Amino acid sequence: MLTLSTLTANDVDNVNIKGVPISPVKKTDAYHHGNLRAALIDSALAVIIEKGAEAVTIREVAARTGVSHAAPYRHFPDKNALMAAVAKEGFDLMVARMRRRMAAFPDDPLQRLKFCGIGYIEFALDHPAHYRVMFGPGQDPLRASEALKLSSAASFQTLFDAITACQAKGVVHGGDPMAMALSCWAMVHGFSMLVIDGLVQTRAFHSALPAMMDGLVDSLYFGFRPDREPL
Amino acid sequence: MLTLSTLTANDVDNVNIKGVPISPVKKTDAYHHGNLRAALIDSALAVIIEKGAEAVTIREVAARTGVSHAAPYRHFPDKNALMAAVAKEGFDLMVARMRRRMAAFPDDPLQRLKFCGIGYIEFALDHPAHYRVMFGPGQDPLRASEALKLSSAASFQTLFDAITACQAKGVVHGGDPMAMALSCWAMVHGFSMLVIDGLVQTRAFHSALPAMMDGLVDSLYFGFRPDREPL
DNA sequence: ACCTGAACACCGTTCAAGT
DNA sequence: ACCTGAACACCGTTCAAGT
Repeated sequence: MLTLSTLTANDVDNVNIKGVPISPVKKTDAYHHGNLRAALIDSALAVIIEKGAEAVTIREVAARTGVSHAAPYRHFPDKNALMAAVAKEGFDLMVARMRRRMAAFPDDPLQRLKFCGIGYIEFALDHPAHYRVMFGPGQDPLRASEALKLSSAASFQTLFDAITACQAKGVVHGGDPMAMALSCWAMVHGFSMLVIDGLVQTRAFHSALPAMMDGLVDSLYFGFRPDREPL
Repeated sequence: MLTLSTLTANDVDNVNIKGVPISPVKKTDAYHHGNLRAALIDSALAVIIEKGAEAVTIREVAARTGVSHAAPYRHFPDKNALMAAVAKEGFDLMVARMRRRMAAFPDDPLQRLKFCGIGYIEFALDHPAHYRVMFGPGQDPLRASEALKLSSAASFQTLFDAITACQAKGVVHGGDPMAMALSCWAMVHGFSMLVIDGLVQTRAFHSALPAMMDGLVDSLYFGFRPDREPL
């Protein structure tokens, strides 16, 4: 599985100004050459998928990566910093997913808003390990790293811009866009958490999911008032 | 602080068929007479409030309650069972809060639905310790105790009944009530989690909360479509 | 019946020591 | 520079032993 963590920071450290690698990585001894950080993030994700986010231990992550349990402390000040790195990667992947879904409707702001939400939920359900770390306990947004703050702010900005674009075209009402963004976020976040935590179950669950997501997003557009009409 | 846990199971064990206490509890030695279970739940809540749900340890809960770290295992098979007892108490308190808010509008089903949601959010924000345990990691709804399943089902039923009552009076549209209940639940759950986790912040936060809750619930009634009109 | 104290197999984190 | 191994202060859980 290729994730963002395979492509970030440490690879850049091995490239000089002219783009020529300084010390080519031997695959048999790769962790001594700078990609241990990325490997630790991938191992953490593997543990989360197998046993849940709260079961992650530095010692097991280190063992899976083939280093001693003290080695991760060369790359992360503590366990929380490792989890924050997972969360940052998650926000970047989520924004990419939302933008990809929105790109299918370059000229229809209402569809772009809808698929901003669809993309959000799809990411959460496709990457529950990332999502749990992004919004689970142990993430204190007040003292998060700047990198994490930037990535999470970008995801909110994507939603906010989709709403104001709709207002500019008059396809949604002219209320406070911040309040509307909060309603959208609460809806997709709540739904994602309920599904991930197993509180929403139906028979033929996976085949029913697209219709559930559609109904959810539409209910926010049409509302519950009785004069509802189809598009 | 008086909580439900002070009133349940073990007190009943000390009362015989005719309602006469068999062994009056000495206050100086109370834990040897049946209320250790309730005391442990209250201690767990205190730890959650002080240090967060993931910081709860059996050893600290036991120490706060004045017993050895092995004593809790007389009343709970493991740590998870203690947390499940906290969650069950939470669902009971939440249903009580929702019903109390709804009772102010005995003849207005739309207001009852609205204040079902308001009561839900109020409970979550007033009892974040309970709420985190109810919906946090480590609660596997598939293998929860029957008591916990009953209490959580009762809270969902309260919402579902509020919706069908509105449909019977024609004050909301006639869509699938289960899908509508899911939209409501996702909205209030997502909002509660975002506020509890500190992802929603404004200056003058507490004074702004009632308006935010109102806007959130109203947005689900009116929807985002541009022909919105005030009530 | 209910609780204690020691024990076991784990944690996160630190740090002197190796290469 | 980067990693190791031992050490420390913690966990959850078990169990023989006490009252």
